[in-house]
Amino acid sequence: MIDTLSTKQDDLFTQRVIDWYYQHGRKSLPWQQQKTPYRVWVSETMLQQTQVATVIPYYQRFMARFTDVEQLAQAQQDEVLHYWTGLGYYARARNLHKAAQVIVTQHQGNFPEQQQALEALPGIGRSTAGAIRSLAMQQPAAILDGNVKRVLARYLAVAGWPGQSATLKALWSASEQLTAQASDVAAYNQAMMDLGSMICKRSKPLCQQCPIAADCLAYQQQQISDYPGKKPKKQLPTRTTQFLILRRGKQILLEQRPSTGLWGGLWNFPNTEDAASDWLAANHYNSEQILELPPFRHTFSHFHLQIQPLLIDIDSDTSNNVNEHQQRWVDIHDPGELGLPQPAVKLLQQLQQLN
DNA sequence: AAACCGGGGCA
DNA sequence: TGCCCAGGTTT
Repeated sequence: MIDTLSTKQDDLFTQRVIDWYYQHGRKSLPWQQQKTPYRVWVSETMLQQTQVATVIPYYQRFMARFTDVEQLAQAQQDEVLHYWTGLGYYARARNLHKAAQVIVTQHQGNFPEQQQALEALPGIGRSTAGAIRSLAMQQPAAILDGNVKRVLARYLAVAGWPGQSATLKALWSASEQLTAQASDVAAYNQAMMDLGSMICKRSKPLCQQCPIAADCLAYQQQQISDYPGKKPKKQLPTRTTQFLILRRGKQILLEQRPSTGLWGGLWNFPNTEDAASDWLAANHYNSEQILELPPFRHTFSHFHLQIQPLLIDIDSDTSNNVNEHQQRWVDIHDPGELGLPQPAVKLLQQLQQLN
């Protein structure tokens, strides 16, 4: 009896959400055209960390260059990172590239269709696998991205921060149960994401326009801002470093970072926390002067990085020990198809102004 | 300045 | 399984 009742309510919920989607949702985004697993996968991966408006130009450039999974698999990692520069979370670009190679070599270039097989690919977890299955394979799979978490946490007044396992479990359970009642899962999942980003926004939600406000527990309790629960905050430490801008005429020196960790695989200015003169001596460079450019701060999720850029002109006939695999002299105006961290992009732009 | 985010990796 | 990690945008 209880089950029947709740199923009926769920059915009403999903239908209202779907009806709202057909009237107000977004249907003309680039990745909503020709919904292949590859196109959905790339878009979902980009959307994991970035808003729709920012993703669109990146997505279009990426898809124009890497039309299908074979082309992505064949590309150099540097070029993939280059197309990702500015989007952040570069491990995702590396995973995307790796997964493309696995799909080509182990799945004959076809996406696996099972949840488990999809989740076995690097960078694809439960929600992304659900998105690929539901949006591109017409399978009844649940998703739980940030938008869906927010809608469900409010609608059902699910207390707690979604980073906590109990909260996450409750939200997944709700998502699974509701998705099972949807008449059209692709429309329903897309609708939930749109509802979260267009109506049930993090701040100033538009409850007057919400198709499910009447049954929304947080709304009924006038406690919308309590859901979802907030992450416990802690204050960030500050670290300092110096970026050494070695300039040789119209060229500057970049070095590739280790493939894992912070800015993994990206090309950055050499940096050191110690005296610049020590670094120069150790690397057999000599310079007449070191010019301090204005320092600035770059913030990560877990610390602030205080950056002191030092402009160091190097004699063009100075011998050097550049290792082509880890260090490269590049043109200030055309660094080539490399992935660069945001602060390096910013400094490079400043240098272009100077020249 | 603070909140946010889907998945990987490791103890 | 429970934490920590990652980077740029929005508020």
